[in-house]
Amino acid sequence: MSVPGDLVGQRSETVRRSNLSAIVRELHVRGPLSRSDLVGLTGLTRSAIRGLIGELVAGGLVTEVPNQPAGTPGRPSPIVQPNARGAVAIALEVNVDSLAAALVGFGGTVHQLARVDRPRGHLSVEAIVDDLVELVRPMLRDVDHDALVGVGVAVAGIVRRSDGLVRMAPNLGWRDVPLAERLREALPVVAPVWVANEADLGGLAEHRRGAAIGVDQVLYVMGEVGVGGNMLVDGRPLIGVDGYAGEIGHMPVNPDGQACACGSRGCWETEIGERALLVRAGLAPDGGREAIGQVIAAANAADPRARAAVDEVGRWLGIGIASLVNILNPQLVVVGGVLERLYPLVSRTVDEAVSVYALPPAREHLRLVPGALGEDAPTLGAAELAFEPLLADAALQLRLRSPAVLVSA
Amino acid sequence: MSVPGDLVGQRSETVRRSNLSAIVRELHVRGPLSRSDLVGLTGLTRSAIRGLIGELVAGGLVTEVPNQPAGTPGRPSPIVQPNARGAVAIALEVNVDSLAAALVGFGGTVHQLARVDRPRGHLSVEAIVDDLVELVRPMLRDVDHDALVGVGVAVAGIVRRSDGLVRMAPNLGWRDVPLAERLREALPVVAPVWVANEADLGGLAEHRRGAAIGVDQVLYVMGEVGVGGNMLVDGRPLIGVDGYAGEIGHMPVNPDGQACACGSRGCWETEIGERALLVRAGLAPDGGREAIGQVIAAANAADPRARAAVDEVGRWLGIGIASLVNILNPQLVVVGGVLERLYPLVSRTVDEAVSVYALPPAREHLRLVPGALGEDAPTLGAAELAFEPLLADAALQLRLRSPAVLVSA
DNA sequence: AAACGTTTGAGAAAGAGGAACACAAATCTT
DNA sequence: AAGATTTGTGTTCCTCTTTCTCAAACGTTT
Repeated sequence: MSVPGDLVGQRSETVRRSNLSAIVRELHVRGPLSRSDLVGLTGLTRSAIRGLIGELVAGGLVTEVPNQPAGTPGRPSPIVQPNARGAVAIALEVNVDSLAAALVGFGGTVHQLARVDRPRGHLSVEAIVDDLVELVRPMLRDVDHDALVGVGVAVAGIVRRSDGLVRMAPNLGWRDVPLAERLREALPVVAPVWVANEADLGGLAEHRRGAAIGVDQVLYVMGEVGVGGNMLVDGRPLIGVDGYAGEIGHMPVNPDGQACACGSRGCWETEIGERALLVRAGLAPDGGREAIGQVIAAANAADPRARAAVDEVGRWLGIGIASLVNILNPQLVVVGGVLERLYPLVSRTVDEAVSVYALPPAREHLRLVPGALGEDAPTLGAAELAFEPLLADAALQLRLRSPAVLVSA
Repeated sequence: MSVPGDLVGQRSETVRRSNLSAIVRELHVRGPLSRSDLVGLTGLTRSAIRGLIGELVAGGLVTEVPNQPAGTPGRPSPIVQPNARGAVAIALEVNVDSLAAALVGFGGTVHQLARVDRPRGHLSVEAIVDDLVELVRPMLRDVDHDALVGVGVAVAGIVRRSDGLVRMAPNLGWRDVPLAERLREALPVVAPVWVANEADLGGLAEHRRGAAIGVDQVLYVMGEVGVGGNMLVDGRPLIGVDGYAGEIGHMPVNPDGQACACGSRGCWETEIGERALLVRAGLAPDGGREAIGQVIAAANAADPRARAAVDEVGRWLGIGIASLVNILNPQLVVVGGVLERLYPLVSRTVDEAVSVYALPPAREHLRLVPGALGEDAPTLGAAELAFEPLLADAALQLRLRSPAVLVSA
């Protein structure tokens, strides 16, 4: 039901906003489209599309360029291009092993992207915020500050969406860190800061730009040191009341299993997390990226211990996915993070476990694929998060540039 | 992203439809409201509301009655009442132990409801369809057929939403039964037939009329012979690609556990289903309602074996709920079905297990409550399912009654 | 009891937005 | 070169909501 204050009535103004936003969303997600494509996608008339595009051109969000003759009869329809400088988002990522920053333009253009390793362990929030600011600073030189729509941040932890408070991040050693606030203070820009879990954003990125384009019921499973995930329901992320949804790494799959960093035991993470793989392979649990590479290489070389470790992870991966498939009935499962690299080795084992533990109807048309974006998925998702308000109401961004309205407001 | 053919553009016509539907939905869900309440809820003006209400009155969906003076200054705003005969839905339920039928009016009025026991075991579809038709037939005498919006059916099985095909119903002995089609042929009415899983509909009913009114992120867990559930995301049911979502009874919580009717092993259902409780209490697994009553009575009388059985079910109930809470981050968990009766006995045990296995942030503001609708929840939800097209587009129903449009069409 | 402020309904006019239509432009086909 | 096809342009029309004014119905105050 409707939240108080969430008015449901529609009027002319909301119609225009909604249509404007629909066009902006299509252009951001699908890339350049002809006006005539937009007529087809929206169901609006040529006249209406013309007016709306005109507004977007005036606002600097899109550019119209003549189209090449298509070889078919009829007058060519001009191409409407998202202007990658017309709106830009800053994307940040706080991972266990690295920090990343990116500048992403409207339409998905990655203007800049930088990643630096960071020592695994418990750094102070201040240190990390400083490092992020230094990563971003050089990128800001060629940004029109009026075009900055916001800052998105991906964190390896449990984040309260409403205010960007990091509630728990065992692998960073954080508890109740007001990351959004700290970044808002420290960044040399004036823009809203949105923080979310890295797996939630990885899933969003794979949906928009990666392995799940065009699929609207997607389960994203991301395994790194921690295991997280995200479900896209009708194309919208399932975030729960506070934004804590998708903590699939902590579903108890083995109630008498090993202790987990979260304080519980038998969590899925203790079976398929990076540490579990390394321990099973006989290595130190904190070997990180390099050690994982060794295990994968050894398994490829048919080393029995590595092979067994990988298979066991694959089996538990399948069991957990089966559980989620029964609960959520997705059309597609995307496996990301470190598991993305591991996946080709274990796809058969995973399939077997899924076919044992998932209900036949739910796995009938199910597809499982590795992610397509690699380690940058959460960062790209952070940019998408920052773009979301623009896509939901493009008029807000246009107003910023319209002096007439600024004066009257 | 948008499905092909799912046009996103808004125009005057869609605005009116949307506003009309918003009013219809508020009235159906909240009950009688004054015009002035509707102004507040929708954000539309008095004039707009007047016009829309006028259309609904002309269509027979609502009635306006004078309001009593409220004790506050100002002219009293007339009350707009949903007309319980202006639109009616037929609700059916196929349960393991019983069949039910109901006639429900717009606004939620239950005009009639009948339930008959049925022998547990594998009856033919034909027999069940015949029984349902005989249950419904006397109810149809006082129904205006133009007011019939549809037929909703709750089934203890996995149902493909698009065409109402019952894919699997182990406890009924059904596989790939085209129930919607059969009912459409057999029922003496012309109306769309919608079939869904009983737990999905139980959750919908608890949200509209029961223990979850006003809460938009709800996990509903229903335990009978089978265990099912449903998540409401932003007030909308999570059904998955095909409608198979919510099969939480078949999440593997104990991968080396007992064999399940679904063909897998260690499913949650094997730990908290009706049979599990009875076997643990030392009774025959198929004792049904009566045997469950015995166990509950014995546990209340401090019988050690019954007490232990109940506690063990409670513990596993908590473990499974914790898993789902970590995955879905609901605001409220509603426990229904047989577990609704059991819940008062085990609430403490459940809470303990949840606090061990659920992440602290996710259980921080979590509430767990038993359902409020008893065994009729799925039937009432079936009615809500049948009303859904009306709530999504009220104009469709109004057209049916408008001769002018019928002629021109 | 009458006057006044408040809230709401009624009706007409205005405003906003997209649809419909006619025409022109650009392309391919014959 | 003429015709068919597709699309942009510009004007008019239609639908729907808002705005504005006035009246009705209520409580409160004097």
